[in-house]
Amino acid sequence: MAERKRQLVAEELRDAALMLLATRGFDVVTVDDIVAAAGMSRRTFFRYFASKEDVVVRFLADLGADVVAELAARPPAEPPSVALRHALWVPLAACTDHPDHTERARVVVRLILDTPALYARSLEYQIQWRAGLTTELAARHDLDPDADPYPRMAAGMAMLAFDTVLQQWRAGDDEQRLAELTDRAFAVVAPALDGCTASSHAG
Amino acid sequence: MAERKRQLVAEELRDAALMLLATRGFDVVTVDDIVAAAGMSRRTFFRYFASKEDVVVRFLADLGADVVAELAARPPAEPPSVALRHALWVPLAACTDHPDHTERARVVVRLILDTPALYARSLEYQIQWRAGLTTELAARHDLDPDADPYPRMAAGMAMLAFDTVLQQWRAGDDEQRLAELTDRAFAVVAPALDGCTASSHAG
DNA sequence: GCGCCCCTTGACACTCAATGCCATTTCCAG
DNA sequence: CTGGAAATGGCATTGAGTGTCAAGGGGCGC
Repeated sequence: MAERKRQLVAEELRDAALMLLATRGFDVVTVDDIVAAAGMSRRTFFRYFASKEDVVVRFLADLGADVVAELAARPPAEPPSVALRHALWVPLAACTDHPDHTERARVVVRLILDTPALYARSLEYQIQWRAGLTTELAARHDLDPDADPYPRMAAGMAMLAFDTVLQQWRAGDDEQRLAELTDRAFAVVAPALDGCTASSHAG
Repeated sequence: MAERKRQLVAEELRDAALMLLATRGFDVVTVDDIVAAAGMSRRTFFRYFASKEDVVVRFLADLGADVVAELAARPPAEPPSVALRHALWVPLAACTDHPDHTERARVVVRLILDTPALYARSLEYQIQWRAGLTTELAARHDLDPDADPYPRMAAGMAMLAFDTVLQQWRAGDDEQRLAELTDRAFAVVAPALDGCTASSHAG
């Protein structure tokens, strides 16, 4: 199948890029270096990835969709802090499941957090996650996302917890504590997430 | 004085850029368009601003320093939610004081929030604000910012409230409600800001 | 006034990211 | 084998950002 080959080429390009970018640094590695390592044309690279940043952070879009889908699948009676914790755990679970994925994920996380341009681009994706979570939360609690600040801020607090987990995980040693880090982060925002429901600031 | 002239040139460049970018859109306006409108050389633009984004969001760095300074000046006994609310009010107060500043500020806010590249760049500055607030909060509560998630997340929640205020203000009509929007946003995160102090998650 | 010095400016050239265009190759179907 | 669609590679172009150098312009000693 042609579709399968496309994905294969994309992975080849992505692997070569990740290898170079993580070892030498994002700014000093040019697209020419990447395509030379992958044995392809410069033009081909930009047919698979919209930009040099894209090759690193592209997968974030799919992850965001999964997060929002998970939130939508949580039982409506569940407190926001619990539902959001489970939703944000989806991308984190992919790291804990396969040990070989863990180290690769940590390399990517370090690369993103240490490169301003990549971090900015990943923030753009986080904005999309937040928008999705905001819409879903507004629907869950029957609130107007434009008038009531709660849905937007609840989504923001969840993303903040996620970001904090990654920041702590990046410098951390053992990966088993990802769940513990997540619990602790969500425990901080839980009072604001659950303590205030629609009744307290709708009027 | 030469220093005064430098600032004058920078303002000239910034005004011309803001005018073009806000009316025609960020992506379609080139640096050549800006310098042509300002009657200067292309090279001169990049002597005053590091990038096309920089001309719009440069002032955010100074604002961040003011915010952190204000937090440091708040009385230590003040609850975190109150201290942070006052700290984040500093840049907002500049808008409410002078009516002519208000409309200009709103134009810039709209431009930033509607342009992904600018929004991402402004978020990078917000990260710096957050880092400053994190350090200050950790000092106030005698916590380790690396081990305890509270300082980082409290700072993040304050920035989130700030962001929410801007989002609601952008679409809003009258500017007098900025204080009210700020109060409502901080009311959402106050339970997490004040309800949990060092004792609850230090161990 | 005159040369001197320092800073600013403008012009040119260059790298690199990113896009459009077109010829060539590949690959599958008939 | 052959027609055609998709993928590819090469080429040219735009635009951001940087380095370099020559020219201009104002303060200052002479």
